[in-house]
Amino acid sequence: MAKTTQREDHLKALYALGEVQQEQGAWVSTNTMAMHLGVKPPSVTAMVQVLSELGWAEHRPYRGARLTPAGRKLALSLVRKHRLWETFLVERLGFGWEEVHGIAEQLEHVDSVALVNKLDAYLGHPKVDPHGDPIPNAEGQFHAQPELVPLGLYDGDQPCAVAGVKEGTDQLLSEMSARGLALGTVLHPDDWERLPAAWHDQILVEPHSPRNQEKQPK
Amino acid sequence: MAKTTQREDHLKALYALGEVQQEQGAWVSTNTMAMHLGVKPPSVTAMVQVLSELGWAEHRPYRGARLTPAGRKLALSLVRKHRLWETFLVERLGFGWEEVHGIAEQLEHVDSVALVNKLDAYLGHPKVDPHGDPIPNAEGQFHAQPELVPLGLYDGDQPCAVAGVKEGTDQLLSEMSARGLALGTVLHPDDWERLPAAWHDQILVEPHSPRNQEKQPK
DNA sequence: AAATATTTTTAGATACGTCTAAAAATCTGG
DNA sequence: CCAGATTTTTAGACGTATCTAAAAATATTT
Repeated sequence: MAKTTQREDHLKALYALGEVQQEQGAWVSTNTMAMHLGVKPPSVTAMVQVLSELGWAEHRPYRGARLTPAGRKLALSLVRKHRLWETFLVERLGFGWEEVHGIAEQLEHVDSVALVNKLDAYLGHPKVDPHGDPIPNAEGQFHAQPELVPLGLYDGDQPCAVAGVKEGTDQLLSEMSARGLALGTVLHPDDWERLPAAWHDQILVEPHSPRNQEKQPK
Repeated sequence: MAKTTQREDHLKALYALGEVQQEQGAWVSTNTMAMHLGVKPPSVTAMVQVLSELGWAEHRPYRGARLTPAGRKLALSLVRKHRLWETFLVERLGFGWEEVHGIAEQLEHVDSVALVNKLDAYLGHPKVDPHGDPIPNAEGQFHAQPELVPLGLYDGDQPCAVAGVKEGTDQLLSEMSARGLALGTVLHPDDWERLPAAWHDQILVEPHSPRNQEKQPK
């Protein structure tokens, strides 16, 4: 019994829903996972039981599932691969940042330690992907990162820079692109009032530091 | 019913065994395919029947199978992807040419027309991969190519350049690497007498033209 | 050309991953 | 705290891809 694409996808869902959003290693309901993965709940139950046999997750019937340390490590390696490939697709191949998710979804399942490490080096050991999400290193650790805050909660009177988006739907990303918004775009205090209100809690910004390249919204 | 990794692998085997070696579109025995793919004959029979339903192959029971035009087109797109990825792995990521086959085997199943075309452009529309095998273009056509001949059959008294190997086993490729032999290495008339006799019909050479970079064997 | 040997297919089993329908456990509201 | 609503699991089925064992077709040999 070993890695398969589906097992990896379930593992990633478990990570995304359990580790990132709330406190470390919360129990995640199989229903939530099913929704997230676009499958029916019984499929998730079955898969979670497999993950449990593999030592990658714990399953408490009717409670939910959560990653073991081994599972967490594997999930982080998938996140790492996903984000490195996204970086490659955008920075090297010239894809738009809204186009790359589905492709990276496939590439992340390619199994080769040498490949991911060489890719990392080739890209210059990037710390964040084109959506602004941090890229864990080979040991699964995230680089310390400036705090990102939704645009709506940013209260400074200084310019801020687009540093990511909360839920990267292709829809939103395309619309942002069309407005000239990309990672690193600098927003001045009166800029963000002209943006759709719905974006205010989707766009993540950080205080503008001089090293960010200045890209102006149209 | 659609593309799966296994269907694609069987399609590639059918192409490799039927189109390249001998005349176009010969019937290929299911046993031969089984050997080539490392599976048992009944599995191939079953898969060939699926490929037939998909319109990618014809199956004549107890005779063998061969590609349809649609199947051939798909097989060529796989060859194209495989060889482009190998080129990327060697030229950009710095892999040795003996290390890349297994990785490209995985990458070639990633499904995105935009990806393969951008990769092709990024690599400068290469005509051959790092093993010297020609890369078909997006329409499945091979670039006209100088004739490659096994070293043992090369009778010129002029230097020749390594342009490929016949059957790229990792074993052979590593040994060649260790001797300093790579694609483009120029061999002078007395060089090749010092090479193992077993290599004489494995290494493919072309007359040395000035544009080949000079790499000397140790 | 008949008997034997080889190749190939069919038949039936197994593993993986999904589904629907039904049962079981948990949660919620009076 | 019990009854109905909700969530989650179990049961049983299906599709894909593989296997082994046996049957069928083709090849070879005498």
